Formats: sequence, C-alpha cells, structure tokens
Amino acid sequence: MTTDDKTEELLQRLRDKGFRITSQRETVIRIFQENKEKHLSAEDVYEILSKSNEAISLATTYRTLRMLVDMNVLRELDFAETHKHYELIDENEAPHHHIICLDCNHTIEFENDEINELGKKIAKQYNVDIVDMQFQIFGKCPSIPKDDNRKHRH
Amino acid sequence: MTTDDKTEELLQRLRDKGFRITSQRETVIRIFQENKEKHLSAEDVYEILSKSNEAISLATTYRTLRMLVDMNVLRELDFAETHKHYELIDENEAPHHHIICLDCNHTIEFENDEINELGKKIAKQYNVDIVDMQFQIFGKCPSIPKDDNRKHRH
DNA sequence: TTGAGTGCAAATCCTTTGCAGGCGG
DNA sequence: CCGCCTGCAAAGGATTTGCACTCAA
Repeated sequence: MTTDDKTEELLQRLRDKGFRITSQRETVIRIFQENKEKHLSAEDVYEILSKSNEAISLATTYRTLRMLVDMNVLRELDFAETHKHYELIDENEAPHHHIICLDCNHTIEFENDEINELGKKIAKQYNVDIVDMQFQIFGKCPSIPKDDNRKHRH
Repeated sequence: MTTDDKTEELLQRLRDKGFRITSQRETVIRIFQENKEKHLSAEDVYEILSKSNEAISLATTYRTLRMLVDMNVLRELDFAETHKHYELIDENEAPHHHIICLDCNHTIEFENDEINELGKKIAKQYNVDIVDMQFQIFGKCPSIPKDDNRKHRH
C-alpha cells in the first residue's frame, strides 16, 4: 500500500466517524507519515509546520493529536518526560517497545514477540481487555549516537 | 528487617551523600513505608500530611520526591496521566509491572520474571546499562473493583 | 555559626478551553 | 447555510524556582 493510499484510508476513517477533513488535519497526518521512525511531541509538530507554509496553531495541534489518539491513528508515548510523544499506529505491525537513555533522552525502538505474547497472556489472566502495551527500559547508553539535542532530564 | 531498620538505612544513605536529615524528609519516607502497596502522587503525599499535624509545603514535597528518586529510594511511575506517581524501591524485590485501566485509572501490580529476564537480555543486546524497567498494559477492566475515585482520563 | 533546606508566592511548562469568526459538507 | 473547526488569548494543572528565613550539623 502506498503512502497516499494509507493517507486516504486514515482520512476515510475520520469521515466515517463524522469528522471534517480540514487542511490542518491532513497536514498533521502527513507529518507523522513523513516521520514514521520518530516520536514527535506536540511542540515538534507545531515547529515543523511553523517553518513551512502550512503553519497551524498550537491549540489546533493539541486538539488534532488528541483526536487522532482517540481514533487510534496515533499512539501516545510516555518517556518519563514532562511532555508526551506520539507515533503512527501501523495495524499490520506488532507493538514495539522502547529503550530510553536517561542521560541523553535518545530512544531505541525494538520489537519482541515474546513480550507481546506475555502481555496478552497476562492481560487475559487479569481479565483485562487490552488496548495497548508498552515495555520501557530506562538506562544509560554508552554507545547510542546522540543525534538529537532535546533537553536532558536530570 | 523491621520498618524502623529500613528507615534508618534509608536515612543513612541520605547522610552518606551529604544530605541533611530534616523532619520533612523523614516524614515523606515514612508515608511511603506506611503505603507500600500504593502509588502516591506528590499531591497525595501533600494531602496526607496536610490532614496530620506534620504538614509540609507542596514545594518541599516536590523537592523531596525528586531527591528521593535521584537517590534511588523511590521509583517514578508514568500511568499516562498528567501527573506522576511514586513508590518505594525495595531492592530485595524483583521489579514489578502494572496494568492500568483507561476507564477507571485503577492499577494492578504484577510480577513476572520472564519479563524481567527479557528486559535484561534486551538491554544487554543494545549495550545499555539498565537502571529500571516498566511494562505497562493499558486496557479496560471489566472486573476490577473501583476502590479509588481519581479523575478519569478521558 | 553557616549553608543546606524550607515555605511562600510567583514563575514556568505543557495543555486545555471560551469565544468569535471561518469554512467544509 | 449550519455547525464543526480554527486561531487567539486566557485559563488551568503540575511542577519548579527566587528569595528571605530557619535549623541541622
């Protein structure tokens, strides 16, 4: 499936739920598709668009992100920071998990079926209807390339 | 080891690092020892103390929590809410993990050695010096008793 | 005695909301 | 044309910080 097909599929999902397709919403979805491997924050999205000629307000950015999370288009991620991060949910992919460096805030994504299976098993044990799961490993990375310059946490 | 012994051990750890032992710090540590099974927020701690005759300021509550996290006395927990939760780290216990109900915010703790082992293995694979790990399952609980009345998230 | 710790209030950061005008269906 | 969406600015919740005073060591 091409990116355009995927975009159209997501937009259709919004239409089906009675949401209107505005240029702001299309743009936010496109930003996440162009940054599949990243974990953008609201501020990140806002800044990317501010630099382009498709600027949208911070308020709309937040409103759109929340809506997309509710629509299961985006996943909200907690990295033990004061703000949240978001990523596209790809329903054909297994959930993936994160290693977060407490020194440089760099994150590594990894997939691990054993963990996903364990998660499902445990949820079933407790009779919980699973919506999402996240395994986070917090540590110090001696060797991760420091390719971002976000504020340090400590 | 009795609770008093444990308290003394923790206080000694602060002394060793050059921190002063104030009544406020002793009190906060005691609150967590008296609520081992809970995941108190800063506001929770502040409120518990406000009702007693050992009230401390919110600012000091936050400063103390941060210090205790840095000292590895408390673990900071993210439950996809706007505020953080904290719990005592018991070094004799294996890490435990959480199921969080997105409807009622109730949390269930569970332990699972397979997950802990997997976490260690993965960290090693990525050459990361592991500090902590958390596995979180987000879902809807059909059967969990709703024994708390915190604000709902959605 | 003295500087780390405290309380208070103000500041800050991230996010949400009220309202008036704009535009998608 | 109707009412959902937007932008703006103001409000809000959680946490941090500046400053003068207090008290543990």
